[in-house]
Amino acid sequence: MSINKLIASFNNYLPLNQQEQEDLAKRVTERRIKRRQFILQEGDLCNHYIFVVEGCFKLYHIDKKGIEHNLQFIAENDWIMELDSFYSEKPSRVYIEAIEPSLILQIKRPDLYYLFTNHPKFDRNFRVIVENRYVELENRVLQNISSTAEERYLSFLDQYPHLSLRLPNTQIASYLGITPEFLSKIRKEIVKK
Amino acid sequence: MSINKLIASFNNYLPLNQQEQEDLAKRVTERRIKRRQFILQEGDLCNHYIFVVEGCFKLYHIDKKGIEHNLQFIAENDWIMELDSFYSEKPSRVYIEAIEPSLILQIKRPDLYYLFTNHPKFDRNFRVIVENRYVELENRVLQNISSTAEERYLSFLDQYPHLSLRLPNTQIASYLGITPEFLSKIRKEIVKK
DNA sequence: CTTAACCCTTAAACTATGTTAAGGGTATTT
DNA sequence: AAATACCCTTAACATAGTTTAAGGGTTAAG
Repeated sequence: MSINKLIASFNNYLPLNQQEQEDLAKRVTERRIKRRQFILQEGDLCNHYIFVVEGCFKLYHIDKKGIEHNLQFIAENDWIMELDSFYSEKPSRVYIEAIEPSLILQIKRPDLYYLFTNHPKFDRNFRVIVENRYVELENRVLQNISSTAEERYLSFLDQYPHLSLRLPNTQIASYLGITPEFLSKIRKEIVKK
Repeated sequence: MSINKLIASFNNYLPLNQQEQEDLAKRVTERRIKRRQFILQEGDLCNHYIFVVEGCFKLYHIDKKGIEHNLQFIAENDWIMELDSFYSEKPSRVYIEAIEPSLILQIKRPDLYYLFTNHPKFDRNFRVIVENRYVELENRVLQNISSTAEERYLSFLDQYPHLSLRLPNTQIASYLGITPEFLSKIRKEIVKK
């Protein structure tokens, strides 16, 4: 069952006891999501913390010119949320969309607050989840800052070999911050070598 | 006294009770830092969470070409740390350097862990600190992704009016991800309008 | 089975930003 | 007070990445 996958994932941090597991299970809802279905749109409030049981999502922003920028891909065993919207309860500036048929578990804001208040271990565990997410984002910024598009592409292939097969190049280009045409040029260069 | 500034800053989150305040005060060390002094260098381990009482720091990365990239400026009432190094206990890839004479309070890793374990409220408060930091970083990424250098400069001036006066343009350019020469060109364009 | 939607590549012209080099101005340091 | 280090600007030239446009291939939808 999918809840077991969630409980297992907490073992990476502080494992949950019986009581905590039950309280968590009671507050989690399972949902099937179709390809291209949104679980958050710009302007909406992010009301859930979401755990991906299977499938894959992209989190992206659309700029004034209408160009999509992929900020993150989120696949199995990882968490999705838009923190700014979730905690400040203000409209999201990003979209979260399934790029494959997916299965998720979601926790509503008041339910998460219930868990925080009644089991401090969740404060701890969600602190660690956010810390990890922060480190990932910081690494991405460091990467972008100090590499060319080609280097970023190569290290994307290296770091996410599974994703690079599952995603079209347009999506990868958007993640790398370049146009698909330029990615094409880069790929040609790489083959030459 | 500077510890009061720290305690006051927790009132933005969950206020501390008497016992928590005392336990915190016992585990905090005050340090004066000179201009240009490092509190963290690449390759070192980040062993402290640091609260800035007064002054200002820059957190930056040096790339293969030897170019400095400012990731953050941190001023009064804010926290500095290199999360990846602090929690994973691996060498830092960034430098943290005072750009003004400063006064800080630092907490050692084991002391922070003591506070986490004995007062769950610290788990909560530091969860919120990291969440805020994450949101800031995400905003920066969104900005960088969808604006020109000129737009980024204008919104930097807007968002950090105090910093823009305290910092030389070379530092601002490094934060914006452009060369000082190009910033110069931008400033000229802006004056023209 | 056919059409439409999407995806990938190429190439030429273009633009934002970087590089190099030089001159003059202000702070720090000696 | 002189010397050094740092900072800001300008301008000519270089380059990484974008834009536009076009052709062909593949997948999804009617």
